[in-house]
Amino acid sequence: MKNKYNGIYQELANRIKDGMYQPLEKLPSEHELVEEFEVSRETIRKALNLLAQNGYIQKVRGKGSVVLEVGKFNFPISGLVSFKELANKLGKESSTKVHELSIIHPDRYLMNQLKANEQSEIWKVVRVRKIDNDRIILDKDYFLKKFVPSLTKDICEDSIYEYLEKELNIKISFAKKEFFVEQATEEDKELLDLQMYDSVVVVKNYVYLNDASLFQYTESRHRPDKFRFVDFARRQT
Amino acid sequence: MKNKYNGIYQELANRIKDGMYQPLEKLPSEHELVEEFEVSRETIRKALNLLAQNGYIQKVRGKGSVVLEVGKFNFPISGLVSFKELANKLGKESSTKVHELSIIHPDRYLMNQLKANEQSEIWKVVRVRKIDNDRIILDKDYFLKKFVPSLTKDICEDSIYEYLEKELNIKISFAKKEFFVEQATEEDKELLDLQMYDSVVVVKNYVYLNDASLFQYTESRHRPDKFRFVDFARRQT
DNA sequence: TAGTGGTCTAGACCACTTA
DNA sequence: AAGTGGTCTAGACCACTAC
Repeated sequence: MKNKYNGIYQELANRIKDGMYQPLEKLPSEHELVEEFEVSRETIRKALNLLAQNGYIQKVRGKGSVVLEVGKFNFPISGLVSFKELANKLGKESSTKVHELSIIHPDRYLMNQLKANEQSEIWKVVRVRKIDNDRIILDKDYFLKKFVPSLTKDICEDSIYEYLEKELNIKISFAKKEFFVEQATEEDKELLDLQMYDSVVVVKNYVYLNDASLFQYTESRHRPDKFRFVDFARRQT
Repeated sequence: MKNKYNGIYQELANRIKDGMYQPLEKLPSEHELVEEFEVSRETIRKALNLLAQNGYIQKVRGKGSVVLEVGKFNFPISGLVSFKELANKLGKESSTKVHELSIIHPDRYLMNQLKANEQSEIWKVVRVRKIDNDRIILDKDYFLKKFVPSLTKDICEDSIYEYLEKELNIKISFAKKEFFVEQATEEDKELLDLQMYDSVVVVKNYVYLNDASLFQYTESRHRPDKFRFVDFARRQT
């Protein structure tokens, strides 16, 4: 752990997960934590703020930091979790089939979404995700080629994110997601096991790099009964 | 504005919204902001962190803080925005009809959701939200009565949140939301103008107070074509 | 009154980017 | 080398909660 406050955050989070600090009880006071970890109070406070942001504790002025129930706030699909991470977390049988992997030039819609121009080269990756033997999710990914020179079917079947982060050392920094429900298209019906459903949940995802440049646009189409999103929101002060 | 850093955050956010700082350009450096606002650097940094959290800027080490164009998108349904705030923001014709307002004792499902027992008294509020003359949203709210002694039809038709915050001075602090798609029930079909749709988007909302006690459980049922959720997620360091 | 968290300061050193 | 943001410190004062 590079940073002190990050290390302290991890340590305290583990203690909560391990039950050393029980839900509805209080954490040691900031002053006590200062003594235990031998750092300044602002450093402890950074760690506590991380815990609060991630739903581990609630700070109450004049009282202390109350531990929240953990399981409840450990969201299955919040933030920027990849399909692989998610499937692992849920312990589900899952697989990925690459349906298309090609380099295209953008049409007007894509130019707009990716802020590219007609000459831009773009990776198009279409993947079908199986969970428990049903084809549940249709993922269409578009990357700007200038960021990702090469891409193979094997990589796409594994985890593109792992490849980008570990091999290419591309740093993903933030994303904007948008959800809505849409009528299923012919393509959806063909590539997914939609059963009696005639609509899909569409998640549009815009992924940005560390320097704030738009890097990827993804459209993810889910069978409605298998879609679920959890959000933890803190009211602005 | 009570806090310095909050005031500075508001001021900088306004400058971005007003276009004084343009997207993809950089904010003044932290040092320059220290001089302008005559505060310490940590205070400036708190303001900048708020801007980053809310999608206004992206901080880049060694370079500066880049203004994002995403910031302008003031997400329609992110965080804890009430129906009234939302309708106002979108400038839509909207109204609320109270369908039921009563005090009940919880069944097993509600006892579980609200962590209440059989003796608890609970406000049940059922409201139908019209947008552009269609009944689009069915809201079922459950409050623990011990927190909200009195509640009238008028209040429910206006904004319950405004009443709670301004009149009762109840401080809402954080919430967990959960979304999924469900088959429409008979009640949905009766109370909403579902047209040809036979499913609804369900949003379950658990609202907590400052002291981390669960205060309200809400189930919000939307006609699928009128539902949309936007999320801004920052990757953990 | 004592203890808690919330804000704020004036420095310091570091890692990274740009020139 | 100069400028940027990232981390960290050792204090200070305040507002709120509990007793």
